[in-house]
Amino acid sequence: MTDHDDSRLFEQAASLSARAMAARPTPYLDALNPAQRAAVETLDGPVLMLAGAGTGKTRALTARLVHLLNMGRARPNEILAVTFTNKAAREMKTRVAEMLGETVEGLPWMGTFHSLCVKILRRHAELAGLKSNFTILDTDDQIRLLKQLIQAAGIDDKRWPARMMAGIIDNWKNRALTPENVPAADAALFNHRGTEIYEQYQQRLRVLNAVDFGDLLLHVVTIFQRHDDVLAQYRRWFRYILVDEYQDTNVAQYLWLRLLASEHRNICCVGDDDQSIYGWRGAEVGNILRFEQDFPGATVIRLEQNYRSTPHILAAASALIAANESRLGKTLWTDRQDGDKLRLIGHWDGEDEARWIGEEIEAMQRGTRGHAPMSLDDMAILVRASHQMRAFEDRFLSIGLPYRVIGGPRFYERMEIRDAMAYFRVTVSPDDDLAFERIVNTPKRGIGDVAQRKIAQAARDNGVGLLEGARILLDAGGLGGKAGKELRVLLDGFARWSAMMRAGENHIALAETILDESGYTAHWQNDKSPDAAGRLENLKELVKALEEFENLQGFLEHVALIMENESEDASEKVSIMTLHAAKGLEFPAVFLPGWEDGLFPSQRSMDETGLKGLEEERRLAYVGITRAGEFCTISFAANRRVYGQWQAQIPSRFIDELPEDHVEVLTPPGLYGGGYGAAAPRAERKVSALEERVARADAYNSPGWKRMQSRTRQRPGGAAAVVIDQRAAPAAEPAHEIGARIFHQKFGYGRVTAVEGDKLTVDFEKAGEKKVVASFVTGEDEVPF
DNA sequence: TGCGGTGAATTTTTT
DNA sequence: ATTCACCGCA
Repeated sequence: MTDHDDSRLFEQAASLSARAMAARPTPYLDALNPAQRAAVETLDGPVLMLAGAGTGKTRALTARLVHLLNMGRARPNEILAVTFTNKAAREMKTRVAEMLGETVEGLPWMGTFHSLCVKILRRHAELAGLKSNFTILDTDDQIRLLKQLIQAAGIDDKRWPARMMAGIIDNWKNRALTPENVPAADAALFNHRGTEIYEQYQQRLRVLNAVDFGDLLLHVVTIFQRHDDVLAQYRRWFRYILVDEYQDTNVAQYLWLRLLASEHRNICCVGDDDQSIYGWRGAEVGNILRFEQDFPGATVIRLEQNYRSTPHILAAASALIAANESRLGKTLWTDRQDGDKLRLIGHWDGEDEARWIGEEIEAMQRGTRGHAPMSLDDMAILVRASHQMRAFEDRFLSIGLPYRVIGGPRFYERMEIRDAMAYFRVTVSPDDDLAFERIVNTPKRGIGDVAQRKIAQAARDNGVGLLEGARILLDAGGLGGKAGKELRVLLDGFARWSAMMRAGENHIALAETILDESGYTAHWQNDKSPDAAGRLENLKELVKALEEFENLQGFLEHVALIMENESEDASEKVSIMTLHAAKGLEFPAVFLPGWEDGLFPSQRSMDETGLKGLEEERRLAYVGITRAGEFCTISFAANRRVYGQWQAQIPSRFIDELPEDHVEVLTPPGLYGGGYGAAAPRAERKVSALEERVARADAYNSPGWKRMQSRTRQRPGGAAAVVIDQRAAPAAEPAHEIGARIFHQKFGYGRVTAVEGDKLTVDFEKAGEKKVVASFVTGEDEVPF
């Protein structure tokens, strides 16, 4: 992963002045449009590149880097290019390397905020009270640590879970707040004891010689703020700074950049305020909105020519995002004339939606309605929440449609991988208490709560780590029986493995030995659960991943920052992913299911951050639509199972915001919950089924409905037929009698099997047998659509 | 100590 | 629905 020899680079950067080099030819400029070209050629001073979706941002960005070098403004190691993900960093490296060819010595500094901070922090660890070989904790370690502190503080960790505290601390760190800087307004958080715990947590980390992700930024910012000499050094080294996805920066990252750039002001930030979708984890759209005030005299360049999407798709996306108030404003345009409108379709429930999309994908693969056959690789389903994926996976598995899920649980976050790594960690650093705790009784070896408490006590009494404490405890005969015997075996194991490591044993063989001798491999071999085989497979992969590193230590250092989603398999597949995961990608055909109020926009988002949340949801919708090149299909369902309960759904308010001229409606409004103008009572959170039904009936008289009705009539024999449900076939019978076919807003159609007063027992076609109140059902002839 | 049953919680996700 | 954590029992 790291291809720089850090210390060499730093030294080089220090000793070199930016002497001008002979200008080189610039053929890459010819391929750029005027705006892109301006963004590439405005090399000095602050530049804000507002790059709309699909406007060739990456091309401009890499060209700019290459141009800086070619014009002799800087040597490669005087340029800093920051990205958010390792993937983005890797891609940029590849592309720049390609453009430069083999003529230039070295590449610019390219990496994520976090990976760059690790490098800086290792050089100046002592200024943060750490040793340079500090470990980086992942979320899991972090939470376990916090849990201990919370319990030690006598706080009920049920009412005040460690996960919540971790979130609060993360939030503070994102805002570059050290414990002493936490504002008074936040003092009440976590039962008025948040700052106290935060303080203790930081102390504990220092003792463990460890940092969490937030610390990487926070420590470096603090060092920069307190040590002018260090800051001055980095300002000299990073003479040109380039930041991708600037709209995603948080306060700490913003401060980091400002500190580095405020002197020479050669900073180019690239981003799109309309694609800021990470507010919930601390990103501040304000950073990009404020750029011109932060850097007076900044050149703002807008990339607005879109090379990806049809005019209809662009128009729909633009109209939607126009409903947001706080934005810088851009007008995407395209040369293209061709293309289909967006399609909008409603379904009965989530399963129907998945079925329809599956059929549609197969049809597009074959080539339909005058369109050429498409590859499954060119199609994607983008969902708001990952639980929506299941319906698609179930359906696609049953019809044998190949798919890949992007995102999902990361390799290094899996239980077995973390366990294995904990063994490695203890072998490499016997003081790693968190790792020791994790595996001391994994696999189960009879070292339970009691034994572990004794170990911890012994460690505390002697002021040593847990492993050493365990040894002292055993030598003193303080732990007998099975636990004592097993612990001895484990300690001997670690002693042996550490010795092997020091003796220079090949680290791959060593890793295998550790996993075997510790009984960890056997643990999964004996496990009969269906995913045991997969876990063993993952362990094998882990060992294989070691090949790329020289030793265990090097491996562990890097893994903390990497999240690879490997094993790309070449065969054609439809992609399924969340909208968040889709940012930066594009597909000729995109399906956007689940556009229902509460799901998308997410109820929680709106509850927690109000209008701000709603605007972020809208940006998410914008990101979704703009992923599409040729075809974009939005859909919603009238009923959806939410946490096992059937719920009637209302079409998303975003659907109303789509410009009708650019949308082809496949479902007549009213059907399955309505299309445009289904003027349902959205303001209220809880609406009774009856009220909803009435409101929906009212929608028949709304202007939106009439408008839609006339539009639908213009398309005789259209695809509307596709979704008209057989179950709607009339069979009028009186409701509320045994045998009557009825309709219930949440559960759908069913037959009454018993009547007790005003309570009916109904055998629903979809939801099975339920007891319902009679006033909530109607005979199906009365169904309002 | 470890298993199995019951109850509560449940976005989005990178580093 | 499904997962996960915790409690009570063997």
